[in-house]
Amino acid sequence: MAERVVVGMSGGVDSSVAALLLKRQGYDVVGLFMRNWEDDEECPARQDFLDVLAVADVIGIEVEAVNFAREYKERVFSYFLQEYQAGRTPNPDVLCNSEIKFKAFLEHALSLGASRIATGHYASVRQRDGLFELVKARDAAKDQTYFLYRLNQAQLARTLFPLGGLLKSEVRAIAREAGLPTHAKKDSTGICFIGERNFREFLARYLPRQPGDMETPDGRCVGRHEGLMYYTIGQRQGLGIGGPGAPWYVAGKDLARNVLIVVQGHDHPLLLRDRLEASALSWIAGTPPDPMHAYGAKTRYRQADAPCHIEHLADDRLRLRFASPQWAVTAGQSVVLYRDEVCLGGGIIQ
RNA sequence: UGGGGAGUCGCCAAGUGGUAAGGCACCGGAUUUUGAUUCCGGCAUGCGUAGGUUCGAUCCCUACCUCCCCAG
Repeated sequence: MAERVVVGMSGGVDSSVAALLLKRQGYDVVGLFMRNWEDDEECPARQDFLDVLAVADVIGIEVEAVNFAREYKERVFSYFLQEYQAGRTPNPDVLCNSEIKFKAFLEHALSLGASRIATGHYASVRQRDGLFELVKARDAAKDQTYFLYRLNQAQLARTLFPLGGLLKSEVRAIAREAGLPTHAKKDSTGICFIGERNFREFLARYLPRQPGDMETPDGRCVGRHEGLMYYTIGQRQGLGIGGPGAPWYVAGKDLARNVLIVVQGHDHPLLLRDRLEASALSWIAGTPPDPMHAYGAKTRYRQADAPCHIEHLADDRLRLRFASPQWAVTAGQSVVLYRDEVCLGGGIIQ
């Protein structure tokens, strides 16, 4: 009997094609649609679910829907709010992967008799020297290993990424040729599950607004902010500071005084840092990387790997030093280490 | 009050007789499983107000209004 694989299907092209490819490879494929967010308002996920059903019909697989809203709230969203409250900029999608898609979802799949799960992520898994490695996707522009750096050996051992060797354009072509109704669907963006919506309005439902001053580093007041949590380091839009000179960027937050520190000019020195500290470390191999090696690191999604070396590594503390200064290194975001095409893991920037 | 200077898009700011540059902000779009960055596009039939000179005025003239500086 064929090996059973449960594919996480979102209703987009990528997961549609992932399911299709596995089916063609002879797996016993079951599609699983996750609902992880419940709103009092209308349900935008409805269309996505209908798309999943339509795709499953074409491919010829069964589909099931599950609701992990409680888990999402407890393990991801509470952290998300807590971080914003602390003036940091969390990346909930990183946690969503390690806690929901590759934990709650994985457990559920196993209970359905599957031995593996699969998703439409652009990433690859390979085995080397008895270890599972997370490897960048062939399509460098779509690589999503940054969001997956918190996965461990047990999770990777049970994961398939059918799209790792494909370009986005190839995925769309496959979808079109197979007649999948999602072949031309626009890529979705936004925090996974919560979706695309007015961010300030959304946050304001959970955290009180607290307006205050915007100041330059030398203490000159140049405007008002609506609440420190609505801003992130390096942010330009939404400051509303007109006048002479270059654009203004958020460079820091003074929580004690509820003041947003802003600077003028993209290359202002306060926006550049050549070292950082991270904690909440997570290593894919299960053991930390060798401090003697040189690495590449991303401090945000879709950045080029920046050459760096490990200055200090102990317990749950990592200090990195970059060969050249990095722009807008932000507390709460993840720093992810790479050795060539291999994603090693990382931690949360302090 | 007298003398001087200035009033051009929300904010800066070019233009100084030939039919309104640019930047910031803002808005829209592209990119993006973090609404950051980046990129592209839009954004003053009108230049404090009212007259006048001129084929034609933001640009010259007159008056008025407002603001700033100096004097007192």
